[in-house]
Amino acid sequence: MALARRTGGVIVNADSAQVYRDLPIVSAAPTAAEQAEVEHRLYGFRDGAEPCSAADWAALAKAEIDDLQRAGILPILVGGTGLYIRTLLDGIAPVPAIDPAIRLEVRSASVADNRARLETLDPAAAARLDDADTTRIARALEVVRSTGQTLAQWQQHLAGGIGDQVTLRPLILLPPRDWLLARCDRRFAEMLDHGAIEEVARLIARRLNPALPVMRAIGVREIAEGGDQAAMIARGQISTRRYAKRQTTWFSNQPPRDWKRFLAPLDRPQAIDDALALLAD
RNA sequence: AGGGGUAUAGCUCAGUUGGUAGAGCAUCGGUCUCCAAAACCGAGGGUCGUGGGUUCGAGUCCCCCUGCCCCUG
Repeated sequence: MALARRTGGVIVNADSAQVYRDLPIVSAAPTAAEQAEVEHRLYGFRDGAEPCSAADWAALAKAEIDDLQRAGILPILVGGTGLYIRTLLDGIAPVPAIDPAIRLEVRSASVADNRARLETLDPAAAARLDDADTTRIARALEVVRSTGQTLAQWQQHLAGGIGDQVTLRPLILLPPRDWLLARCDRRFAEMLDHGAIEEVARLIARRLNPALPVMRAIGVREIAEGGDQAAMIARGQISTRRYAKRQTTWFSNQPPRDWKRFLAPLDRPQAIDDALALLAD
């Protein structure tokens, strides 16, 4: 926000949960007031019934970035979905859309069955993946079945990345764990005061497929399981903390070494200047 | 006050007829090529409430004390 204010830039969302319009509160999307102050794009634009993939998001983000740059405006990507950002910058294997019938069949089968099937269709992937890795086994299987080529074959070429066409000023925020976790705890508790329970109730009432990404956003299950508020908060806080840890791991190790890391707490007035100084180097 | 029960990892609990302790969750570390706020992998951690006793050997049997729970008054 502060950065956008200083530069006249526009914020572009890079968070996989904040794309859904069903979850403004639970996904901690920017508030109406914040969005009124600085222009935000790609927030809350997608219906929860329609899953957004990394490639979907990357294509949309690319269009927004083009648009802004043509207008001479600085796009500021903000968000914690590492895979989305990687897809945007490095591109991704151009696997065609999966046959919906095959996708549905694969997604509703058990991991064990999918794995057995993968063993014959793509033994290399079956050997590489962990037996219990539902997500990747399903992905590998739907790709071979739908396209006739294995995922590894597709992945020999990446397409669509814009990393070499833009001047990137990356800044990874890695504040101290204690500070971060205390903030996560507070944030989840506050969500309930801001209507998270009602928001989740509305989503549940839609009776969407529980496997959909919206349904798996942190806070949905934790609140839908019921009990008193203390129980919801306790569950939500644990999930949020676990997520924060995974993000720390990703952003500590996955991005290129030369991306700048900002390690201090972010709530001090000095923080924005320190961050800008880091970016200016 | 009397009777009964219980006390094992941060939490909830397993521990067969006594052979120096396990699980789930949490925590910590890691993986990550289109549902990624997902999915998965690994590691550390306990003087078994305290003090005695029996025994070659006790989380496991006996006694005292302490804490907690239930019942009776």
